[in-house]
Parts: sequence; C-alpha cells; structure tokens
Amino acid sequence: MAPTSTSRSFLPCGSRRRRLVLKQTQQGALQALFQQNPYPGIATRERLARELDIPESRIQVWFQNQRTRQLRQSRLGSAKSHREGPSHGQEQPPEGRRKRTSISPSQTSILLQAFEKNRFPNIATREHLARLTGLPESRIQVWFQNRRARHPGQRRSGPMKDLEAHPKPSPHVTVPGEPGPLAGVPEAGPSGSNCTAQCWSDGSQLVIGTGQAQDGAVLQPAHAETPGWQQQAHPTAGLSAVLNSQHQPSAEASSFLEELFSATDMEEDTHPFLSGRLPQEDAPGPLEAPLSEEEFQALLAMLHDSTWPQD
DNA sequence: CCACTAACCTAATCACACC
DNA sequence: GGTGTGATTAGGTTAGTGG
Repeated sequence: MAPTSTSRSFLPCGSRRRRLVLKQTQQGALQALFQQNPYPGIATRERLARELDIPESRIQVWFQNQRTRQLRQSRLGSAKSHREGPSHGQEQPPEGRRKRTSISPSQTSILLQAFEKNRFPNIATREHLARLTGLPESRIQVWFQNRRARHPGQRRSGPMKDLEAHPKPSPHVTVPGEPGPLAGVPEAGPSGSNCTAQCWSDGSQLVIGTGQAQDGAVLQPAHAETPGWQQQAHPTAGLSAVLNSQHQPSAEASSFLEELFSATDMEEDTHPFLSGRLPQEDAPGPLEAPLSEEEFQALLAMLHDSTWPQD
C-alpha cells in the first residue's frame, strides 16, 4: 500500500459523511456490547441501532474500528498471548449476516452508470443513488467497493475522461489503465480552497456557487443512513419484494443523472453543504414523482447519448 | 498542536444464488 | 463445480473533534 503521497488531499469538503460524535451513553453501550461480542450480527446491530439511535451502518463501522483498535492495542501491549483472527474465543456462534440484498437490473443499471462516471462517489452522491435505487446508502457503498475490486479498469466507453476524472487517487491499487495517484486532477488544494459555496435549500433546489467544471456536480447534502424503508435487513421482510415495489425511477433520478452525466470530469463531488448541521438522521423519504420504467430507461439512454458522444 | 477516532479505503474471503 | 456478486473481515489511511 503506497502511502498515498498524493492522497485525497483534494478531498473536498463534504465528501465524507458527517462525522458522528457519539454520546457517552452510546459509547458505553457499544463498549459493553463489544466486550460480550465483538462480532455482532445484523440482528444485534439493528437492535443497537434502534436503541441507540445510530444508523446500523455506523454501528458496523464502529465495531470494525473498535476491533482494529483493540487488536492494535493488545499487540502493542503484549505482543503475545493474544490470538488473532475473528474467532476471538467467543462461545456464541456467529450471528447471522445481513440478508443478501438483491439488486434489480434497473437498480444495477443506475449504479453502473454512476460507477462509470465516478468510481468513488462521495456521501452525497451515494445518498442520491440510494434515493434513486431505493437501496440503503450503506449497500451502495458496499456495491461500489465490490465493483471497484472486481472491475478495476473497467471502462466501457469513457476512455480518458474516466481516467482524468478519477476522483481520488486510490490509496493503493493501481490497475493497468488506471491513472494512478495523480491523474492530473486539478485539485483544489486541501483546505477547501476551492470549495466555493453553494446553498442547499432543503427542498430540491440548490444553487451552485462558482464551480469549476470539475466540481460541477451538484449534490444534495449528505443525510445519513436511510432508516425508514431500510427494514430490509429484517429477516422476515421480503427484501426483494420491497425493493421491486419500491424502486421507482423518479424525477429526482433524472435530475441527478443529469448532474452526474453533465459533470464530465465530475470526479469526486466537491460540494460541501456548508450551512451548519444537517439533520442528524434523515431518511431519504419516499421516492417521488415516479416515472415509468420505460420512461426512465429512455431518459437514461438520452442522458447517456448526450454525454458520451465519443462512443 | 496533537491524540483520538469516525469514515473511508483495499484485499481477501465467506456466503449464497444461479447455471 | 464454476461463476457472479453481496457481505464481512483485517488492516491501513484520511480527516474531524476535542483536549
């Protein structure tokens, strides 16, 4: 792993999820549970999520980080006597995993389009995709991770562009055909030198500040996880059914894809949603203004054509 | 300024569905 | 059994928070 000299120094403000600050009580509860079981299954994580009012994906991340911390600690302390590996000597059988999410062809299509434009979507983009697809943001994130891992250089039609647009020099991997850490991205400098403001008015309207082409993508603020419909993980819930019935390409889809596709070198979306705090947990809300599948596909095709002329 | 840690990443692997 | 892909893991890096 290269030390990422170039790193994501250009990571714009707002490219990450808002950092969660855990309360004492939340910390305590998590710690307590961690002692009992450092590898909680989906059911436990969901329960914790409800009880602590923290998105399940954040709980998952917290446990990941916590395990890392503890391993590191125990290694530093007593370089021995600590078994590594997930088994951790817990007697309880491993809890169930999250139910496999089934992603429909139309959802996949949306994700693929986004992927081809930007392999490293930031939180706002992921949230948007979550809305468009009806999938939880955390699943979108995982989808992109898997996709990047399995289709490193995959570039169906955007030759160079894609490369130059590479949002963020990947920390390590350099794939054949991959731009490598630099990619000549006109980065704006680390300290948000370039983060020209735009406002986000909670509705659906946003005003972009003087963005440059690269930052042209317009994005919504990052709302954290997506609770409501996200009951998907519930063992009893028929996820696919929910998804299929829920996923309806909406007007929102078109506007987002428009943004997505118009930002030719879009790369990492550099739009902060400055204005203070965002509502802590904001469900994406139901998809609105549905389009028919055909309309949506037509729209996609149209957008595709208009933005990938060279293919 | 600096330590801590949430968020994010890759790489490897497991798990499951489908052929 | 092979393939594709979602889920999870370890472990590393980045960047926000708070002392």
